[in-house]
Amino acid sequence: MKKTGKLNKASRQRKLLELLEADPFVTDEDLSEKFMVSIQTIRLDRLELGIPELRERIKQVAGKNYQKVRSIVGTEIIGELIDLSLGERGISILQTTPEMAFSKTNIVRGHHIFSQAESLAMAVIDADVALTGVSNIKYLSPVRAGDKLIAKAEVVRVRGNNHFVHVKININQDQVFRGKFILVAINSK
Amino acid sequence: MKKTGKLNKASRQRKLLELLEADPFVTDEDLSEKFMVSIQTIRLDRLELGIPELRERIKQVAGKNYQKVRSIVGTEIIGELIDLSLGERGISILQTTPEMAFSKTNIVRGHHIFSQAESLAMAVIDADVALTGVSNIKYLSPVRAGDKLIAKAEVVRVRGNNHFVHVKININQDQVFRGKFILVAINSK
DNA sequence: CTTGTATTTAGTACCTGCTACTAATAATTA
DNA sequence: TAATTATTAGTAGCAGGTACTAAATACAAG
Repeated sequence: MKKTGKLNKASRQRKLLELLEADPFVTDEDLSEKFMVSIQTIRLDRLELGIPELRERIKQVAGKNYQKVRSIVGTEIIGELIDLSLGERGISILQTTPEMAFSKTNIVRGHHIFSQAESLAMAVIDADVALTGVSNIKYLSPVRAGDKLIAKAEVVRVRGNNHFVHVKININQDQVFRGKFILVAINSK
Repeated sequence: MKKTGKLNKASRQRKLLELLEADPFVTDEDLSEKFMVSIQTIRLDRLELGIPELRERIKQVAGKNYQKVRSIVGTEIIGELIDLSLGERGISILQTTPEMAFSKTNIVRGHHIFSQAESLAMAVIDADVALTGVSNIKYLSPVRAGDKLIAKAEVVRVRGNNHFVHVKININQDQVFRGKFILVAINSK
């Protein structure tokens, strides 16, 4: 029984990382009480681990879904848009997490993969807003929580307001998904 | 030409609201420079408009994203399951909200509709875990934020581990979506 | 047991971005 | 011109820190 009581430095720092990962909204004071050490110790720990202060952490959480979402002209995209040639192609990365998966099998639910593909397809279309008309998709192999999904979208044809986009998603070199979307553009003018 | 120069109180406060709506990450100091008034004036304005301080604003943005991610990403079934005959059919209801929609057009993003359909399709399958193999879907008409989506799923054929499920989504009497899914069951035994 | 090193605690000065308050000054309106 | 409204100035205090110095404590090895 060595559950309670003070931890040594290494285990405290391990716990600290976990704790702040799970909940970044904790002050040094809270942490010092939780670990039964002084505030200064917590600050030394953060310094050694390279963890920023509370306000910085909150700003990061806020910025993640904001800065990127806003900067891409209001297009909410699932995953991180890392390359984009409007009207031609685009690439996004989605880091999957345990919350996206079935807890039993650790396999990522299909709609997350679909969402990444569809939102990327929309992002590459050179139009204010796009609606999905039709899509034809195939999941080639299961995705596990933690896998990093790399989606590549390519506009293959444009006919009036209809945009034909192909999206492929890979994990490393293995293709796990492919989808054909027909998107309908709506020009707000 | 009255573009530049100081604004009067009313217009300044209108601008202030807009500005902070678009970008909440601005300090009073930044604002005081932008409007060419003292910091105290900005603070009086915020007080009158009921706008919280920078740190509080950031915290709100952070909290929103946190909740959003947890609630959208973490749910087993998208929508509310109101009827289910395992292996045969099921019905779910999804109340759409403005967050699910493009802010410009108020039209609900397709992947939310897809998610409702897919998760319902999975729920009706009489198996521990199911994966989507293929799907073929069509959005028939746009869904607006606030619309209540009623999804009906029906298992049309079972061949080994492959389950063929059709899903239709209606708003009142109008069909807005149809999808054919081939789900692959995995029995964990 | 003592010496040396690692770890922890204490304390101070300073920082940002505020709140809450008082008081004075400038601009506008009646 | 007087009254009212809007703006500016300044002070004290707060949260949640950084950055630094110095002292106390713990633990290991000779």
